[in-house]
Amino acid sequence: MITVHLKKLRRRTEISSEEERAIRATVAEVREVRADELVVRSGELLTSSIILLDGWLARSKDLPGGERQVTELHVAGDFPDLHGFTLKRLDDDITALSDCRLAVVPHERILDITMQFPRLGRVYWFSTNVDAAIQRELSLSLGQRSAISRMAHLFCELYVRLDVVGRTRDSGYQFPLTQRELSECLGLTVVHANRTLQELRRRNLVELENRHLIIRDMRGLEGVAEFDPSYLYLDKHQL
Amino acid sequence: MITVHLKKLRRRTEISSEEERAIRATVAEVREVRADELVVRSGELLTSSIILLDGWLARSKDLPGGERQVTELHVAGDFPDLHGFTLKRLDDDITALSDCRLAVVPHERILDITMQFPRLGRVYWFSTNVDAAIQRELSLSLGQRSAISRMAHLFCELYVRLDVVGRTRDSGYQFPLTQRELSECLGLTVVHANRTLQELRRRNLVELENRHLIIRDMRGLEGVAEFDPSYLYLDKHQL
DNA sequence: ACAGGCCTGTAACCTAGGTTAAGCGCAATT
DNA sequence: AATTGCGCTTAACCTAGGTTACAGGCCTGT
Repeated sequence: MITVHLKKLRRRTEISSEEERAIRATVAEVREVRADELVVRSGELLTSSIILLDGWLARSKDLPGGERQVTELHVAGDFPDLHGFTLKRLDDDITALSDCRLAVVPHERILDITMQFPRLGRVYWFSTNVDAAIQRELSLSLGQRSAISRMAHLFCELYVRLDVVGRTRDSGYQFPLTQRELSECLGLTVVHANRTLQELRRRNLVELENRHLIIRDMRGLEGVAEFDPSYLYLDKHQL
Repeated sequence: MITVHLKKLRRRTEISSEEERAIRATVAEVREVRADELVVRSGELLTSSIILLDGWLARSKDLPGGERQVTELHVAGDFPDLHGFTLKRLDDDITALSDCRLAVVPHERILDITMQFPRLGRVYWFSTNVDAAIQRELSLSLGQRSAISRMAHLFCELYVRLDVVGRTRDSGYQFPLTQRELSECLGLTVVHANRTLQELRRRNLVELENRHLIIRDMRGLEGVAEFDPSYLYLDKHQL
């Protein structure tokens, strides 16, 4: 049930069966939230974090004027507010983009597990560092890539990340975001996000219909994106 | 000599004198590098990380076409490639923006210290998480703020971060970046960075001359930036 | 003393992406 | 069956920021 999370961890490092048991035991309960629900409000004190089992979450920051920037998308297997374990409160909001199932992990259990298995402490530290790397790549996108390259890059990244946890099918995946939400990931207006998506369709690179994305031409899309997945740290790590 | 680093840590959490001794003992040597030197190349395997004692470093990512985005600026006290301890290689380059003094900390000593003092492991985990928060705020800037607001925000952030380590003077600080480097932080062209800087000067918010920045009107600058320092996690943390 | 490079500053012009507005389809509600 | 609302799409128009080019000042090396 938390298997998808272990799958993600094991892509990057060994997890012994003893460690696996300990990780499974950190889950206190499983919660469900509905699309558009605010799951964690920035600033509030946290005493637990969540592992995303199913569905999509977005982390985002807002400006006083209401402009929103999504700082990271999260898919099954992710630990979206693990940084809350050390930070105690988040600087970004977490919102459900679809109906979701969440495993709730109290912070004291994270503390316990990292004391008992210091290596798991490093594994989770590593995990927040990979999230930071994803966010750096986003800064590169927002600062330097064109709209079309940014969107292509996002689609490529999500393909790889979903593939790690076995949630792709036929060069495609469920993509529950509205175009408004997509535009908030890319630092674009909805109108221009739409134009950009049309252009990717016109070039026969992707299809997006009924919340399902199909990548028609992976090579072509990666080319437009100048996509290089090394920032995702997919190789095996000694931790 | 590594005191500036302890000063930064102590702003956010208690460090006992025993912990302090252990931290000091992690430094293997002190290196100097010259302005413009590439200090860490992305992708290369790391066996040590560095604490910045003096000077400024930039982390940046380049696109194949040569466009560069600075992902974070680092000042005295920072541990710019601490994420390399778990990631083993960086996804961003580290370049010296000025002459710098660096304390070299071998990874095995970080491993030792975190095994002996698990709390210090969490302190350093926290530290990389604050860096990630700084990078999220950058994404918000790049995605949603105007050029002038972005630049004002950067100047505010650096003021606060330098103030933590006692490197401000009279509402100002040494600012060694050229306008090109500044533009690479902000996702702007040099020409527009110059225009934007002129506008901040014209509004009597800042002066920048001879690599020295003076904030003429802190309130005004924070207003333009919509600056809220909570993402810097400056309060005391139990870790 | 001079040449060559960088850095700062400006000006003229251009374009990627923003703004505003409107229409269409479809699902949920009444 | 009509209504409301949301998401998608397109069009016309606008502007923040990009591009190109050039000039002056200051270092550094010869």
